[in-house]
Amino acid sequence: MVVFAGQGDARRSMALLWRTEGPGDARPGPKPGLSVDVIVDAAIAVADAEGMAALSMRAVGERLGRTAMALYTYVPSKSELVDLMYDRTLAELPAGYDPRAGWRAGVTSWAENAWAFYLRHPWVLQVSQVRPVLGPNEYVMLETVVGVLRATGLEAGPLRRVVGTLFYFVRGAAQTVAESRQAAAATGVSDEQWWPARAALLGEVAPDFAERFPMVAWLESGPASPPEDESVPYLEREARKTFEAGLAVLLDGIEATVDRAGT
Amino acid sequence: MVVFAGQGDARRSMALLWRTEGPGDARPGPKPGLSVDVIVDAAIAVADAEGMAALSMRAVGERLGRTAMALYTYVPSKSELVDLMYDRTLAELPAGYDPRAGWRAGVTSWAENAWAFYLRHPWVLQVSQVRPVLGPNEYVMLETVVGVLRATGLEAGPLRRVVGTLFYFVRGAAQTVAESRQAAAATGVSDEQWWPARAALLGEVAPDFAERFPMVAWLESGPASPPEDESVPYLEREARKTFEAGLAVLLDGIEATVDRAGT
DNA sequence: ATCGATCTCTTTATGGCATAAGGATATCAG
DNA sequence: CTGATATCCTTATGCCATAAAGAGATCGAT
Repeated sequence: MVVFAGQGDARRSMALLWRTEGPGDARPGPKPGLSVDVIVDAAIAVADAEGMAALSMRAVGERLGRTAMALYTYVPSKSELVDLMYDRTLAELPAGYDPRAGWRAGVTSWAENAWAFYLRHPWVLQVSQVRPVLGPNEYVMLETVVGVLRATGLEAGPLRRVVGTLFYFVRGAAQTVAESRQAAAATGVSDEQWWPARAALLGEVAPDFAERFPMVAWLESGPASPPEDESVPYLEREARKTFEAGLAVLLDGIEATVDRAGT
Repeated sequence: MVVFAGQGDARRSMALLWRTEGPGDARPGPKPGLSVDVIVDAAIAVADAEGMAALSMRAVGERLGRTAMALYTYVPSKSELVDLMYDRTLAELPAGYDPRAGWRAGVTSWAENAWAFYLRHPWVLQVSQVRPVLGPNEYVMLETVVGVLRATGLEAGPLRRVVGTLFYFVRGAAQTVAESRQAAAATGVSDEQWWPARAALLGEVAPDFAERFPMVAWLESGPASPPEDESVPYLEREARKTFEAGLAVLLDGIEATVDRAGT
């Protein structure tokens, strides 16, 4: 499920995000028992605990002792609620990186922080990036990356593309781990159990596997990374290694681009 | 919506994928009016035309003049149907690349083909990559990439990570365009209409934008790539540029990794 | 020729979802 | 106290996957 942002009334949505709210004067009607803030908090709690698929208006309402429909007084629709969740959560990301450490160190720290962030809130990976939410914290995040990468001396156009590439990579890498955990939680079958079972079936169904796919067989023959921490499941260890190695590849590539541009 | 694969009976699922099917002898009961193949084809047609969100058992059945429940005679569940769609579609990807052209050219062609493939079948990007389907064509695809990259001389472990990184990147880049088109189709608002409208709202709600986010302001000041083809919308042009530039960065990075390993 | 087994396909729930519509009630300004 | 307005609820609509059960077709065995 890819969740799209900003389907509803754009003006109302932006006002909620940027908190340019109306008067708040005393007005007729019962006192509000809830607020946008507590609803967004409850929704984030639901999504963190049970994933985006379990985020329903009913589930959020239940957590607040209300029905699903009560939320519509505060929030125009689920789409806007997701926007608000997204921008609120983004505020967690650290914003300042020491420019004296150089852009390589800066990008590395930023990527590590983003990785950890996405794994803390895996549902964020399911919020679509096109037609962005355009909330304040999304811009803070962008401001931060660009601030770090500005030191490369790249022009605005090329830098935009480097930033995009970094996002593709970090999101993809984090998504692997997030989906692995989600699959394990949803099915009750860990990767450690799932893979050998499937490998056995594969052997039954394609006994000539090694001859048909020699490259794949060779690729999988390579030693798995040794478990530094036994408690981390196999797939997560591999994904973490891929994240580290891929980031190094990207940084080398950016350096090559910078060198070329500098000449 | 991320769709997970292989939730059902694993043995049945693998048998369907690898076509190690039962007898087919004359058996009692009415002649089957459908087949797994025509169901998978119809499902792919639905997903191609209207996206993963519109892929319902009812929609597929309707296309075949049946009810949703009729499909369950052939396919254990929607999850297995998606597995079959995925592996069938993957067969479209070209498999052979000229080794004499070198791995850089090979990877570039492969990435171009994958990019075009994902844009032809954007719903494929919503099939989860962990707990893979393990169908034959998925392995053909992997065999192909590894065949191209083997020429780098990298060991199996590091090569696995390079392959993973490439996939993250290509999928992410393609997803941007896919989601952009999906958003435009779903809302009836093109990016060309959406962005200026939102930018105006942003100006209302955050009049001090340029001071608050100087880096972002600078980043967006850079010239957009000139439209080589007027018919391609702005965001797609940018995404395409990001794909090309990011791929170049990745290739440079891989080259640096190879050089280091060779020493 | 007929019977029982088996298979295809349908109809009808069940329990989920977002949200439109309408109504009960609380709280304000006047 | 009245009328306006706001909160929150119940109910209904139309989606979704799929469980359950039954109608009818078609076979092998008799």
